[in-house]
Amino acid sequence: MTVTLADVAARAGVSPATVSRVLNGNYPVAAATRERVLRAVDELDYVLNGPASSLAAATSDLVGILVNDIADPFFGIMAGAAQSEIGGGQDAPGAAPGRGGQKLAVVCNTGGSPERELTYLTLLQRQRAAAVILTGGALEDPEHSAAMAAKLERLAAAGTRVVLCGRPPLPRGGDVLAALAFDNRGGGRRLAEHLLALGHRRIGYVAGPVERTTTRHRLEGHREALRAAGAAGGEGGGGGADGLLTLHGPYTRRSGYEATLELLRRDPGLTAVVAANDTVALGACAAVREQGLRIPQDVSVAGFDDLPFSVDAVPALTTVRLPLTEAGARAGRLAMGTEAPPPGGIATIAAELMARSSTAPPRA
Amino acid sequence: MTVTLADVAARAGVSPATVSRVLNGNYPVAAATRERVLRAVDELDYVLNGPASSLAAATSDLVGILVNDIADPFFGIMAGAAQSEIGGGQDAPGAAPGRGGQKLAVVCNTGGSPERELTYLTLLQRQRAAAVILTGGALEDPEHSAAMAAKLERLAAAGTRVVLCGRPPLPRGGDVLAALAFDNRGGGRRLAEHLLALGHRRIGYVAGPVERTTTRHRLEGHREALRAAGAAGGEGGGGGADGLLTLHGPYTRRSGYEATLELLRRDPGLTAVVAANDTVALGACAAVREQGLRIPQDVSVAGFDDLPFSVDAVPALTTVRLPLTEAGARAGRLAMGTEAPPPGGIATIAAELMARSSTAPPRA
DNA sequence: CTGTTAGCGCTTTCAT
DNA sequence: ATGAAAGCGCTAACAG
Repeated sequence: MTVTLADVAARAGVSPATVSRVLNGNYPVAAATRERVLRAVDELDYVLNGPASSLAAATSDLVGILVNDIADPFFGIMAGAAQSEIGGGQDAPGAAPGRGGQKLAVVCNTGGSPERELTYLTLLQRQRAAAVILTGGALEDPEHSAAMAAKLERLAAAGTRVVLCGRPPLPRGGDVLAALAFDNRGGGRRLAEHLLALGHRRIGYVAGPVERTTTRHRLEGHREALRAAGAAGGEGGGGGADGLLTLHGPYTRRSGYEATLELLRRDPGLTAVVAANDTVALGACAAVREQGLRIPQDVSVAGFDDLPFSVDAVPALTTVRLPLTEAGARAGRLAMGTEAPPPGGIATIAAELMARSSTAPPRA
Repeated sequence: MTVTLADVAARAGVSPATVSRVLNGNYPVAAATRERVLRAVDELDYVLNGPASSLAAATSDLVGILVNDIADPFFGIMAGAAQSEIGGGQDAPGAAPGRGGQKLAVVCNTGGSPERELTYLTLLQRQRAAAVILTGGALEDPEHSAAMAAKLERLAAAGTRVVLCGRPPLPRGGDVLAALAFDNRGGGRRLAEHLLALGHRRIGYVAGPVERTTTRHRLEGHREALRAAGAAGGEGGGGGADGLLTLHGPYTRRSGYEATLELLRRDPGLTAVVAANDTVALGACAAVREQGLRIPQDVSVAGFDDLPFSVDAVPALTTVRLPLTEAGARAGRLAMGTEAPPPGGIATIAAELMARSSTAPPRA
């Protein structure tokens, strides 16, 4: 029913092996023969059987990119950048029709679910993926971390390149090729310092989901700065009143909105609100405004990530810029083996404060 | 080196066939035996060989979701929704470890490149994908359309379910299971009518990339309304002065910014700017403001899609809401075969005008 | 440069 | 309910 390699071989009057060779372009074949084979392929509308091919070769050209939330540009930008390095797109001229020498990147949306993360890893393992890129913050559950480390270990052992992008190295390693970690802590610190320098002392914090590395690191940086300045909120999650200034929630606009309303209710004297990321910050802005307060005159608001829309917010959002495109591209290159891993396998990527107009000195 | 089915069988003291059966859970197996097999699988850390399995079974549980731009939430939202319907995530309790009965959704980023679109389709075809979902506007190049239709035809013939989501039916059909098309034309028309009703007569239009169905349909709706009202810009792209009020560009913030600047330069009397989508609209807003003009008092601005951030823009963006989540979910169900295709295979999805504060009557 | 020959690891009748 | 055996379509030595 479906056309196979053998059919093409018959039609071209050569052996299956030869057809395979021209398709893979990794072996010398006479120009005339190749010509004939290619024509036969065309005439028969032949399509390589991926599973058969991968089975025989014991490899595949699939690269998986795991993201926590595909609807969030934070991940989309990294994934897109990685993918450009992996599946260039237009086959190089003269490339064999079988493969372009390139790999095929597919993105897998875990939705933040640990089960799904593992499920996708298993799928990729089954497919003998050439590489796997894990993006964004990791869950801090010890059990899950262990499962992940074990899985990655096995993946790596099977020859799959594993790279982390915007995610800190695993506690137990897991045999990862490279980890490109964002300096979330430093970014959080610098942002808080910026606010402190402006004169803020009562700063609300709408954190991300608990048990996420990203959440924790940003918050730690924030508290470090506050503590150093002796401002409210620096004492950590203990039992102090400080906990009242920090609320956790998902990385959504809505979370920012609701948490900010609550923060303002708890402490009407708040002069600034820092959000887990830009999306959350947008919600925070909406809440602040809805309370009849002006930004930044009455309340300063800041985000994190510097997503494209942040500069267009009104007022333009103060935030911390993460070089998502660069990081994604680099992860892609690492996955392709076209870039050497950083020394020690770990690179920290700087986070830059973008002071814009949503933050200003507090009202006197 | 790597653990195979046979190893598991040996360890469990059964035949490979039996192991396969418990893994696939599609065949009666004694509870005790299954138990033993499962334990062996666990102890050996066995992972099914995907290629081998797909080869033997001549099917795979892969579902591909093609998107034009993964960094754009427009696609992310649809893809995410589709994927939830496809790869539920947590396996149903009691499900066999081999497969959850569920399929695995992977998203493929074409970046708007026709070659890549075809490349991914070929990949999916090779993998014997269970289904393919194509999202967003299609390229209108006749040659590419033909190639696509042919490819989809073949995919469908091979048993792959093909569904279009937010994309109009192909000119030549291509044997698609179902097409969920957004009413872009109607949305464009209603948006223009809204502006006309407010009293606007000179309306600039920052369109999307040429040769995209989405671009064309939205623009056609817009012009229909203008023509009916005898306003400038309704005459179509001909040679008239109207063309001056329409500029094409990519779906980016920057395009909106630059095109709006140009539009304002060409016709300082413009009282409204309609953008191809919300992202472009954000850029347009920035440009308007930079010219020292107020929104909406001096110039009204409108977008399209109603992405989550639009309601938080300042002023809140008037736009046309597309039910991306619902459409994506429905596409996912169609791909899974858990929902019946619409009559005729085509469903038009309504686009709703969201009149907010970025549009108002023009200054007198 | 090209053909021959074995499998790759799994699924699936067909028996039992 | 389980086992035996015959491939699925391709690649990779190994000859020639």
